[in-house]
Amino acid sequence: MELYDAMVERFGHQQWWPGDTPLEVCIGAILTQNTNWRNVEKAIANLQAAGLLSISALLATPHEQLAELIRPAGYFNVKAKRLRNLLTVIHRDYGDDVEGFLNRSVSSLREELLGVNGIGRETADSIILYAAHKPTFVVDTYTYRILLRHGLIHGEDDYDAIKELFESSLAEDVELWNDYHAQLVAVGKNYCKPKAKCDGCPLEPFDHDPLAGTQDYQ
DNA sequence: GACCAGGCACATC
DNA sequence: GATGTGCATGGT
Repeated sequence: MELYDAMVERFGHQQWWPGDTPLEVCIGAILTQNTNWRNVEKAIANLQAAGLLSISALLATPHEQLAELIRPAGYFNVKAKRLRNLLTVIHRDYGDDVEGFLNRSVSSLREELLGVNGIGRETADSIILYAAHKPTFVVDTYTYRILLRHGLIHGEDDYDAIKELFESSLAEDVELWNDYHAQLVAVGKNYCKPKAKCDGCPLEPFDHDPLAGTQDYQ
């Protein structure tokens, strides 16, 4: 996949995730579910300003107050619950020590994250790759849409199939996988909208179909 | 005003 | 197992 080289040439190395601490990455991973990152930044800034960027502080905050603070990120009631679900699991065994929670095998961490109500495959993989800095490939709607438009997958390929495609094709390299996903998001944000032409896309057209990718993967 | 944004759980057939 | 729906703000 020389896709990667074309993307790096266009966008430069991305240096993801845009979050200062592992806890912020975990919070951002939940808040950005189906949501523009700009809105997530506002919500995290609210938490920061309220002095709540620690697990025990967040857990001590009533639902209504937490929901109000993260309101800009949308879905604020469900996301307040989802944050609490994750933080409760971490706190139960590790207190405020997020890094302690993250420091284990990918399979163990992924299994526990997926057991949290409100954390699905993309959110779990984002936390593993960008907060724990461990090798797992993150797939999202941009990844799916880009690959579909370029004829590299077909409609029946689901999350795990796409994840496996990358993980089996690339050297196992946390920094590479980190930047690769970030590059795909950059392409998606700038050139791969659901119902728009892809003018200026840095990727070769392959079997380019600008109408593909309007439906989500399963 | 329509469309879109770095998903996920749950109900129903 | 496949499909549909609720959740919600804010930028373009």
